[in-house]
Amino acid sequence: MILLNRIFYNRPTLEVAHDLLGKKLVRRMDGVELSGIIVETEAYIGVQDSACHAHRGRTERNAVMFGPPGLAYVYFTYGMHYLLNLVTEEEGNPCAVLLRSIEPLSGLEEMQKRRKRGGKELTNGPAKLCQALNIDKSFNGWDVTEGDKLWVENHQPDRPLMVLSTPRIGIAYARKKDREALWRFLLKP
DNA sequence: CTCTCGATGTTCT
DNA sequence: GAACATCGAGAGG
Repeated sequence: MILLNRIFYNRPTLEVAHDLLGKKLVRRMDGVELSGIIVETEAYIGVQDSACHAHRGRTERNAVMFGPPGLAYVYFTYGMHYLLNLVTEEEGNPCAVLLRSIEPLSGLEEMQKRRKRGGKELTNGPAKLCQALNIDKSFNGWDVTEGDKLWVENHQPDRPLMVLSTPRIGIAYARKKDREALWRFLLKP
């Protein structure tokens, strides 16, 4: 098991978003290990990115993005969903990668219990994977380079990794330039 | 399969 | 008071 370290996250956000594809996201809770392969990400790139929460400066909610790379930025939205990001770039530069979809690897039974549905619907969305892996606001600020309850590790790919990029999802509020930027990355099935 | 719409509560104006 | 980095149910094709 090779845990991704802070140096991995302390790089340009587009590189990190791309390189996280195919890596293994692991959530360990008492006795059970839930994991999946990251297959979809989005980059949110600092104060100049009008889609990024840090666009209007530091607030209580987005404070973690201003911290060191390798922290989890978890926030609550639409009154019911948690979304998981990993902070990138040097401390003080508020950037992060949103994890949008994983392909379940282990702990599927436990995931189904939390999700109340299975198959494709298990972890194929940013709020779905948080529900499946039992990730809530208590993980905001969590250091994923320590490898305790939540981390990302290298994984031997079982296929050649083909990466597609598209505009990001759900950011109609952003400026045209940022709306159209190809900052969403997916593994080709 | 696609599209529309309501849920629900925190954050920011 | 409005908006929200979403999801799932329900209607229609």
